[in-house]
Amino acid sequence: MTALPSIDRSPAPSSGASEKALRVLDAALRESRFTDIVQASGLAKATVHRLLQVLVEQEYIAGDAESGYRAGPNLLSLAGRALASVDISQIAQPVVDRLVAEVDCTIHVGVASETEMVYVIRKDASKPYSMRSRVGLAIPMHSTGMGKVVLAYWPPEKVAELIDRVGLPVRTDTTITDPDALARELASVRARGYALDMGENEVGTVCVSAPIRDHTGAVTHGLSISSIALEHPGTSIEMFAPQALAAADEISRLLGAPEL
Amino acid sequence: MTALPSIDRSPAPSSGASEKALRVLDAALRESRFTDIVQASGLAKATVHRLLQVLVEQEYIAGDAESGYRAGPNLLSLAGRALASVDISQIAQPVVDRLVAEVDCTIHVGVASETEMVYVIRKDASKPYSMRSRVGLAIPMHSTGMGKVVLAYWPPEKVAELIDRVGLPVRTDTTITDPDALARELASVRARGYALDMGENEVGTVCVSAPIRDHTGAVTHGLSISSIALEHPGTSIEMFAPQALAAADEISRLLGAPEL
DNA sequence: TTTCGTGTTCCGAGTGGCGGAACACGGGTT
DNA sequence: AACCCGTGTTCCGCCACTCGGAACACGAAA
Repeated sequence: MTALPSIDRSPAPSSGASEKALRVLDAALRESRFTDIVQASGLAKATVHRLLQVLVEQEYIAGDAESGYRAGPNLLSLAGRALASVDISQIAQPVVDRLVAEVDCTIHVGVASETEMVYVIRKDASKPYSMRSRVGLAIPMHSTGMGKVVLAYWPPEKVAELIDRVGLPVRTDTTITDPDALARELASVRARGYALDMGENEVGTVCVSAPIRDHTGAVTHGLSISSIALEHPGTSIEMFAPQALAAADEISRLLGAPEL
Repeated sequence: MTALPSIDRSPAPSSGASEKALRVLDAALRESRFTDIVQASGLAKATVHRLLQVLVEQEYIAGDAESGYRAGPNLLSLAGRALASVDISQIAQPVVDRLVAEVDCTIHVGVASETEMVYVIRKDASKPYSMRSRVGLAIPMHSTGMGKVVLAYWPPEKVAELIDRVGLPVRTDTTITDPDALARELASVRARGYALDMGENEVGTVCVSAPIRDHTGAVTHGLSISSIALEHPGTSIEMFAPQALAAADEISRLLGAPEL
């Protein structure tokens, strides 16, 4: 009859003032009304009240009960420094190291610039094929898995503008050179969640690529697992898609990407 | 003979675990080595050690003693939300966009904290000069146009208190360092309605700055139009004062400032 | 008037924070 | 080898601080 006597819905016991303070800080940025902050933090009302006073006093939180709470100057300053100090290659390196041990293929991580992708990490498998890539190398967006995965999350007009500026240069005989074909390809990338490159940039080289999101949720980076074509007949590079997605999501999380 | 019995070199007494945790969090983003964090925070070594463990455990700080500490996923996520939730930036952004198209200079919008200004918006002109500023950067009040425009609307005793606390540090050889001179300058800012900075904060950089009022009518933000000195001989940055005032008033209005 | 939902304050109990001090460890110097 | 010095880590007893239930204050709605 009676249901569970008391449901402890709070995520963690969280004894310790510092933890609670962080919890309140976090909650105060999600909600602005006092009662909602209490709710979101899962702490006692009086506790939240006291900690909130400290945070306001320290100017990490601004506002008051009647006008609502929001981020304060010191938090903004802190936030600016935190985000400015983010170094992808440092953060992603351990994830890439684990991934390369798992799939034994060459891994790349790249950042999107205006018109192309630039490699920021390259990690070879135990038996490196001679791939003509290196950190700092710029590659086209339309003819690589990593580029397509970024383009897939660009607004269509930005893609159109890119085509307008640099065109769709041919790299191999499978390179996509038609804007409409590219649009269809990008739609399927969005649908799958990852991109494939079946020798469109370099003959004999294939890859699966997954999107990396930054703290705003924007796809600014890509991760790819590369191999030479038809290494094992009957298998496809696509079988590594789950691993690529998992690694990319992990890096996104480390970068502070919202939700999953 | 007897020296001072105990020198409290720490900026504030700071009793309370939450305050200390914030102090450590802040320090950890400035320094990466454990000992430097201890130094920067002004707290006891053991205390920093324990709080740092909590922060790492909560994923607000990443890294460890040997590889150095840096911002962790949860802090980045928090930082992203904090900066994104600053309603002033959302509200002011379109106004700033229009303004930059109009005057083709770098525009800043900043918020006042107790002792300094913190940039919340930076928007470059089409030909960006390399300005050493970024969102989240804290700048002095007495040596910047944006700071002076805010100080001008502070009660004199608050200004005196500020001088008392942080002084009037020299930034360039035109920086105002005399309290009386500052008082005269602030009076003329009030009279004109805008402030000028003729290289008082950074040599070769000039700006006009106008006050932004929040919903209570208090001047809590400033907007500035910056340029490099003597870009066009015979012209002055002051000629942009009307535009700065118009844009600042527009933002004030959007924030719900009383009367115009 | 009563009720509800806010936000605020109080205060006793006891626990978790505090930080000096001692320890561990590694890389230099003699 | 013996020493030192600068790292980071752990220990532990005292007591200040946190904790949170409960009571309170206030305004708006019923």
